[in-house]
Amino acid sequence: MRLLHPFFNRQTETVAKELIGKVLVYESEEGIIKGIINETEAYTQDDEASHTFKGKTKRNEVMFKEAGHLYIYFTYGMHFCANIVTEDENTGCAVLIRSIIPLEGKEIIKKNRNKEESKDLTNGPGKVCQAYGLSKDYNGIDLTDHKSKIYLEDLGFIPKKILITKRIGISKNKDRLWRFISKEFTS
DNA sequence: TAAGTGATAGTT
DNA sequence: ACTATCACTTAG
Repeated sequence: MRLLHPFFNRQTETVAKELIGKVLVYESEEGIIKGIINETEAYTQDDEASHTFKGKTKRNEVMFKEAGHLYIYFTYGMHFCANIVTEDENTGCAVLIRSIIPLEGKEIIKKNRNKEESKDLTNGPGKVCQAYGLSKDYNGIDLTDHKSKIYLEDLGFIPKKILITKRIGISKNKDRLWRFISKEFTS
C-alpha cells in the first residue's frame, strides 16, 4: 500500500528511520522501477546543514510544502538529489534518499546509469536520481497524490539492523547522528 | 585523494 | 558582475 500524508507528517528523524525498508516506486514510460530504501538522512530548518536554514528561496521552496512532496535539487554541476518533505507545512524539513537496493526494472536502471555491471548502481543520492531518471522536472510533485507515478510503498521489508551515523558530505552541524542505514532486510 | 561541473545565493 | 559554496561521482 502507498504511504500517505500522515506517514510523512511526523518528526523528520522518525520518518528518516522508518523510510528504511520502504520501496520507492516509479511507473515510468519504459516500465516500473522499484527499489528498497536502505540509506536516508534527515534535514530540518533549525539545522545549519539544511538548505532551508536561512529561510525560503526559489531553490528550496518545495521543502516548505506539505509533507509528502518530492524535493529534487541540482548540485555540483551534474547531480540531482531526491528528498521527501516531512512535518507540517512551512517547517522546511525533508529526508534525503541516499541509497536504494534495486528490486524491479534493473535493466532500465542500468540503461539510465550507462552501466553494464550491476555494481554501485544506486548506492548514492546522485546515483538514485540518475537510475530512476529523476531530474529537476520532478521537483515539487506530491507523492501522496493517487495520480502520481512516483510514490512510496510498504511491501513488508523489515530492516535487520539500522545503523545510525553522522551525515555525509556536509561542512556544518557534522556531528548530528541523522543518517540511517540498513545493509540487510527480512520480509 | 582530487578533479570535474554549473546552478545558486549572497556580496560588490 | 563576481565569488564561494555545494546534502556528489568517478577514476586513479
